[in-house]
Amino acid sequence: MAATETLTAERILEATEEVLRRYGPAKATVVDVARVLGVSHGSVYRHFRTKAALREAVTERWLERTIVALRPYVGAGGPADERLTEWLTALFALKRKKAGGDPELMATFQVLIGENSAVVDRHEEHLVEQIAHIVEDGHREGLFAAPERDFTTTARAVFHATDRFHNPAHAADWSAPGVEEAFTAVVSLVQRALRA
Amino acid sequence: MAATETLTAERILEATEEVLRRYGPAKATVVDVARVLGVSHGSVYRHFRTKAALREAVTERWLERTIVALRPYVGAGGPADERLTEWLTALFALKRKKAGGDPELMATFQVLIGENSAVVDRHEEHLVEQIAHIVEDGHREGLFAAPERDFTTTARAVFHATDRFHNPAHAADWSAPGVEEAFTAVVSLVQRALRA
DNA sequence: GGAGTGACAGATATTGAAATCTGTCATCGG
DNA sequence: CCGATGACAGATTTCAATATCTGTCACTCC
Repeated sequence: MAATETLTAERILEATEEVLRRYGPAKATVVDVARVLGVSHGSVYRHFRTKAALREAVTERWLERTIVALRPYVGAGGPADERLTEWLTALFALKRKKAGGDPELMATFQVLIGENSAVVDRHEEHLVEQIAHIVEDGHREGLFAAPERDFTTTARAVFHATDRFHNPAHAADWSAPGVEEAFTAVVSLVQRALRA
Repeated sequence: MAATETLTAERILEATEEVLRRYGPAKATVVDVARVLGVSHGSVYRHFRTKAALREAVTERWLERTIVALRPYVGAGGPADERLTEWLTALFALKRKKAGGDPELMATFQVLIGENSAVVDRHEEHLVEQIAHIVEDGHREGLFAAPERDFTTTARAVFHATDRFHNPAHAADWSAPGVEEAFTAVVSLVQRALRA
């Protein structure tokens, strides 16, 4: 049996995700994680100093997946304005799918997010940088006007303006009728604001 | 003593606010409200069918105050683009002041908001109508371009784009360094989007 | 007659004792 | 040696008994 594999941080993170998925954020314990792995909970503490650190690492992994999923839209071909709309639409679709497909998992995720604001801040900076990259491309292509201050500030404004459509805090609104239209209207507003 | 005043819905609402302020949303009971008024809790039920209805009425009253406070910025003189910035700034300032001045009261308010989404939806429609009014003025004045669909849709997009700066769900972010700049950047984005 | 009452049943919240969990560390065994 | 263990102290959570609250209604008293 492969159960005698060495205990790695990676395997612990996978088990932790599994436990969080199964029991939710309130009931998931380090002892549960150890049980899933067939080791004592002391072993888990050899890789993660605290339960909080373990949860933080899971959160980071989780958020990283979004970054990776969106990366293609940054570097893809085609005009930057279209790429921006695609990027924003992809982000919304991703979040919406997660929220709609498994509301409990989304709730779990939201709790983790609330616990790890520093990680979330760094994650948001990554996303802002992706937007900034597209906006800068758009400026070079002559599609977007020069930013009022700098690309990152403009990108952050775009990120904030679309907050309602990617921030998990608003997940409950994403199944309301008319969200599609509301999203399109905001994206359209953003496009008009950037247009040269 | 004036304590023998007749029991009105108004007096009950005031007492309820007082109780919510003092005990918070989890511990505030109808019995507490009755005690403050010096009546039996049965009397309170004569004016409000349920505890939920009582809380809903408080929420409505609370939200109504924002509508009233912002009304001046809608009808004021001056160019519509400036009025829009002033309206958005006033809304942000109002919410921020409440959140910063008494975080516990804000938390209480947030719980009530969560319980009464229908009331909140109606409230948001009122705010959107105020924005729509200003945007329509701006179009008449030649400052804003014709809306892509209609004034209400554009207004709603403006409301959603600035969500992060008025939605109590984000209250925690309003004391972070750089919020002012972030707010200004989003308002500036919105202005650029509307400009003729 | 109609605003106000208070006893009541069922639902919800509080409390404190018992169970479980977190994080440490001396010790084990390969 | 060095990763893994499990007993342990203190912190946190669970659970069930107890208390309080919600909503109703027959009644009172002005």
